[in-house]
Amino acid sequence: MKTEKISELTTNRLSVYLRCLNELSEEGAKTVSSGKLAKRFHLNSAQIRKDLACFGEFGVRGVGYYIDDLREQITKILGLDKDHRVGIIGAGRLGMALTDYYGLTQSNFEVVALFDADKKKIGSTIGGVEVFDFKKVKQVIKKEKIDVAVIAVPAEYAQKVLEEVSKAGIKAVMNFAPTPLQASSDVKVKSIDLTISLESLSYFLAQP
Amino acid sequence: MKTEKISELTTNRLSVYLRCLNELSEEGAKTVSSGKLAKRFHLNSAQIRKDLACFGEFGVRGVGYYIDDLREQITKILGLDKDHRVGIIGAGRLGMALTDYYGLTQSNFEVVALFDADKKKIGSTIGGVEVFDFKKVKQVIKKEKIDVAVIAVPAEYAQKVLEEVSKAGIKAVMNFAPTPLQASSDVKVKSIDLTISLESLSYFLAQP
DNA sequence: TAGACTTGTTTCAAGTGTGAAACAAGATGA
DNA sequence: TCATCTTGTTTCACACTTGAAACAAGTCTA
Repeated sequence: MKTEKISELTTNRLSVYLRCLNELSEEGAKTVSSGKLAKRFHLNSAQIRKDLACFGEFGVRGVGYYIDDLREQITKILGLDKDHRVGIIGAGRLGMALTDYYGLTQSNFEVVALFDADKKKIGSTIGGVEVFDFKKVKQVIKKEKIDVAVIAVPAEYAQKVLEEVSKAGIKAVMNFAPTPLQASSDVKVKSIDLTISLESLSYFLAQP
Repeated sequence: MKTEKISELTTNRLSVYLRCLNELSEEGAKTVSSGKLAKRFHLNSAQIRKDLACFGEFGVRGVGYYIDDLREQITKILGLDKDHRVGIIGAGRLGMALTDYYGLTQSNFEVVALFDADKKKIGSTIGGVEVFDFKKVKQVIKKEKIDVAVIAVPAEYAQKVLEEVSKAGIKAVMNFAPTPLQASSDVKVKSIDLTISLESLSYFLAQP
């Protein structure tokens, strides 16, 4: 097993491998080699072996990988065996949509609170999730044991929101506001910028 | 002006620059240098100049860039001066959320149709947008002049959907299904994988 | 036992992106 | 005029990722 630092690209691929293994498992397969996995899902066999070798020796020489065992290992590596409680900041259109979406997606993430500064929204419930006053974000995070924050506020408030939830002890943040955020090194911020993606399509369509 | 091929990373940065310029313009500034832009928004001045130089000579030596002029140029480069008509395939939770979200986001993208295979959904309207039978996707795309497709169906149907809309002449696709897609080279597919992003956060939280 | 597989590991070449440095040419202001 | 600024452009070093190749060690099958 290698002990170098693990690239985020590697863990992203682990997610992909896990999906592939789930598909194979549903088909009843018991083992799979890196070569077959690569061929079937358009991956690279050497990369698969390298990625997995970062975390341990999961395969058997001459055989390949036992699918159910490897699924379990990757699930554990990615922390998908532990539950997380999510708070979404911003009960606007996007925040509500995400609440709805995450709410029914079966995963280890559960949305347990919404936050907004708009008094008209505070106190209401959306998809069974209560909207709290953002001023109380710190105490609600503590009380509800929230460990993941989703930022769904306009760009100009996003940095401030990040700082507030960081103060409340949040270490993992998903940011949908179209702006880069500055976080301290112990807080992981994952940004999804729908605007940039759309504008990228727009650029492509504008090419002659 | 350079004539090399333009990296997608470059056009993504153009989107960022445009936002920065909008912010400066609102503050009443007339010109800005690459150095000041970089300092203010945590960018790299050399990169800014290189990126812009890919598309023309927009700056004035000794002065910098005229903000409104540059905004207009970037808007044109990214094709944000042309309108696009969007069809969303999959009227499930995510598709509905996206319809709602895009619907009120002021941009040059307008959602004009939803598609689904579920007879119970076909014919209804969501946020003022009608749900059509996916079997009629080709003719509706033609009739409504749709040029952008958004895939919001379960992973196992995504590839099939991509092939159908490609046959109908769509050249730009935004994919939210958690699976990689194989497209012909003249079709641009931009994938946003929320699952991988979440699992990446999960991995981070699982680290000791 | 012999041959066919496959993993885990190392090494290497190629491609890509980044950031710094340098500099001529043009613009501005004192 | 002269000093100062900034762009557009080139060059370079560095880092990262990918994909290929090679090989010893271990496993399976005939």
